[in-house]
Amino acid sequence: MHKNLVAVNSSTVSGMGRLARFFGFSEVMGRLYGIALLSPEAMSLDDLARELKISKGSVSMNMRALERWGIAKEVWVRGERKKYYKAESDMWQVIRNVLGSREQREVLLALQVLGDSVEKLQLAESELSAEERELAQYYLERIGDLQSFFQFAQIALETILGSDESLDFEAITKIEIQ
Amino acid sequence: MHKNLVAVNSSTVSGMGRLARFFGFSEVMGRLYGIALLSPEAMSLDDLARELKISKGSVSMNMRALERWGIAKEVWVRGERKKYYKAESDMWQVIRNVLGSREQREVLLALQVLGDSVEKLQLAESELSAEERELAQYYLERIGDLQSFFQFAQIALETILGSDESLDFEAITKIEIQ
DNA sequence: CCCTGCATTCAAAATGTTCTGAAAGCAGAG
DNA sequence: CTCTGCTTTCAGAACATTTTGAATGCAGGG
Repeated sequence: MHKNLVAVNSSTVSGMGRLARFFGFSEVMGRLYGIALLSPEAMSLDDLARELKISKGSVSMNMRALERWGIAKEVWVRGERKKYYKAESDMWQVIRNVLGSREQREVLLALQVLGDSVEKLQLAESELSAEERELAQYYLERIGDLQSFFQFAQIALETILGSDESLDFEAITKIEIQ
Repeated sequence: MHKNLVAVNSSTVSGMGRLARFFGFSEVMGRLYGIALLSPEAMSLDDLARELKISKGSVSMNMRALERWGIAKEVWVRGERKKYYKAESDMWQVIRNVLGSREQREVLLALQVLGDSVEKLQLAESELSAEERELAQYYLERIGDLQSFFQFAQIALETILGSDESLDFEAITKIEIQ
């Protein structure tokens, strides 16, 4: 194959590996996604293992993970017993899947914990010494800042996830914070 | 100290550890930040090591990392030879430091690499067989999607980082994508 | 119902990361 | 200049994660 095609393929696969790490997935997951993304045909586990030169066991586990995240999909090829996968090529869908199920849970949990902390501090107030009361006040201020931040994150996530249409990335020119 | 104060402190410190992991830092960095954040007084390396029950060597390295990221600051205490640190408590500043120096670099690099790929594919076009040309076309479509996504990320980062005033998280109620 | 060819699992090995503590470095006081 | 008390460094230990490949599971064809 032409060297430029090979070069582009390889740098895209590395790039997807990097992106995966960045989002807290394993590098292999990203590379598998990259391989599948650049393949017009669905790929079998053996194909993927051969391309990346890793064991089939690893491919199996990682592709199932990608499938659970909605980042790759199984494809039935008639007359074949092998499993075939293709990459979800709609980036918007991928982002939605990741942000929606993981990041949002994380943010909501944080808000929950912070709320509990505020409550604990308020409940305790009457039982505190003067010195402790001052510290509690300090805690409340710091925690208030954290709450504001997570609330902002929550609004940002809702904005992105809430637009139930597939966002047309190409058309976006401006984001306004109000 | 009152058990609720202790509980709140401990869950905040854990939470900061979790948040740090989430952003790709080490858990210890996050916990150190948490400890410092909840301390009205600046803390020495020994104080921090004692609180977290980790070695002073580790505290030293991690605090320096936090300092490089602008997430903790050294404080000079007159008449003391020890180093004292306080947490940067302005969340907005912390976010800016992290997003601005790391994430933005990452996004710009990705856009650069993708641009190079497009160029390589275009340059090669005349040398390709019919079959290769079809594949190159496929690559261009996939890469175009990736470019749109990273451009969106770039705009989002610019929006957040561009507002050179300290964003007032509490006042934010709405984000618009246009 | 068995056989075949695949996918899946998982224990052990390989690899990568983080932590520790002893040694070295360094700055200020005297 | 030296002594002191702190910080920093870094090699090795401890720990965590990832990968492999052999064993097992499973489904569909015959």
